[in-house]
Amino acid sequence: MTITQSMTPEKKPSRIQLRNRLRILDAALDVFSQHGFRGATLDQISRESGLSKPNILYYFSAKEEIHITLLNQLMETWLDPLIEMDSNGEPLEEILNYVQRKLDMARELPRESRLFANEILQGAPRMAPHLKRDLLPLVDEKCAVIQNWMDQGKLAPTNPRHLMYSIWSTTQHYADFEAQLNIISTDNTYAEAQSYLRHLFTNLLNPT
Amino acid sequence: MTITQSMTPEKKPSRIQLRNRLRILDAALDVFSQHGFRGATLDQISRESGLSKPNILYYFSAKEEIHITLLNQLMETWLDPLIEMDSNGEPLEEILNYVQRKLDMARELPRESRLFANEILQGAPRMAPHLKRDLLPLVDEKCAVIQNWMDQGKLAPTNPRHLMYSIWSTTQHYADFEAQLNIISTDNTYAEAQSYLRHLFTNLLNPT
DNA sequence: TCGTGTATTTACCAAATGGTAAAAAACACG
DNA sequence: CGTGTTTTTTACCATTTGGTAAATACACGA
Repeated sequence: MTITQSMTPEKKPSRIQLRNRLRILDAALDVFSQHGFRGATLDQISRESGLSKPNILYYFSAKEEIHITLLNQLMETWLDPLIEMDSNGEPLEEILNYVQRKLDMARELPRESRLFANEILQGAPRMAPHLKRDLLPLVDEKCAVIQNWMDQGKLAPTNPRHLMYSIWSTTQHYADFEAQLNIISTDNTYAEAQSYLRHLFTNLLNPT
Repeated sequence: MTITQSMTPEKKPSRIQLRNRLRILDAALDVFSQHGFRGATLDQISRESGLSKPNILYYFSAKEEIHITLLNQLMETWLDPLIEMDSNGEPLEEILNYVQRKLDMARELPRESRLFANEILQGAPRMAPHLKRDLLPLVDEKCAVIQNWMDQGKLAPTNPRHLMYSIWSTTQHYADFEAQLNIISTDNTYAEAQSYLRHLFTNLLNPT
């Protein structure tokens, strides 16, 4: 695609540009994931990134552009674990691995999980088109795969869509409601979560 | 406690006061549940309630007081379904009824569910003390009950705390992530959810 | 070392925000 | 009806907010 390059002759970003954009996005992820789009302020992002407000607007044309950039990045990360689910794999194992990957993401990327939760809570004003275009067909596809496995007796029959909802909710809960868990939890939460969820979904899906 | 009354000689609120406070709280629930505390504005609440901004501040001394009032009201509603769980009841049925009540709440009070989710997402700055004082001991108590049931062989053994987390997350998900479900869901979501969750937790907890 | 494009700061701005004071209007009630 | 109280409006205010323009400092290749 040399055409694209010649049509938009933007030079490759300098080292400084790359570093500062990363700083800004990192600080913005903190702020947006905690307060949502409207509750977040450029001043907060400015403080946390160490860059002055006009300097931030030198790298991103508006507050919303930072948010959109974060959401775009998020979409890829978000769909990845589901994409990896292999229709040729061993059914139960594939599902349990998916649960594991989602739980790992909750632990390793809690800010991203909360950014997503905030966006959906607000009615997905910026995310809805993405979800319709990317998530919906993916879910349709993978639910069909799961349905197939069930029809073949390789998994106990249940509603594939709601199975997916329950995987999403139980795993993301550990990131999104962390503040609550910190109050009422006593154990090594993620280690226990791992074996509990394994147990939960094995019981549901094991045939025989 | 006539002392209290004589010490704070506030008269009983008039009809107008009652009606307007309700209007404000209803509008505020809309706005806070969608945008969180910081993302919500008095002007929005003003528009939605039909009362002018200074008029709102005649009934509530500050934006934060409206929010706090909502959260206080919420706490009672929120704990109720768990309180109702009866240690003398039939174990599996008690749990399934709890799931049912939580799911009913998600369907009937989605704004309240999202208000709660927003507060926790933001780190529970206003709710944390309430949770520690009211939720924590209640959870401890009910988890002990469940543990007892398991020890007696009336329920299959599993981690009671994480069982509770999974009940919370799966049920609240239908309210909090409604925007997402509207995009990818096809069925009569709540009817399917009901039977799916029943199935999920029965499989997990049924002894034998 | 110099010049040129890149990066950052300084100094702003208009609009929105939470909130106040006081006057005006509506109301309750003897 | 009149009078004291409650409710609502009008007119503000200081601060914060997202954003801009222009001047300045910096990096870096020739």
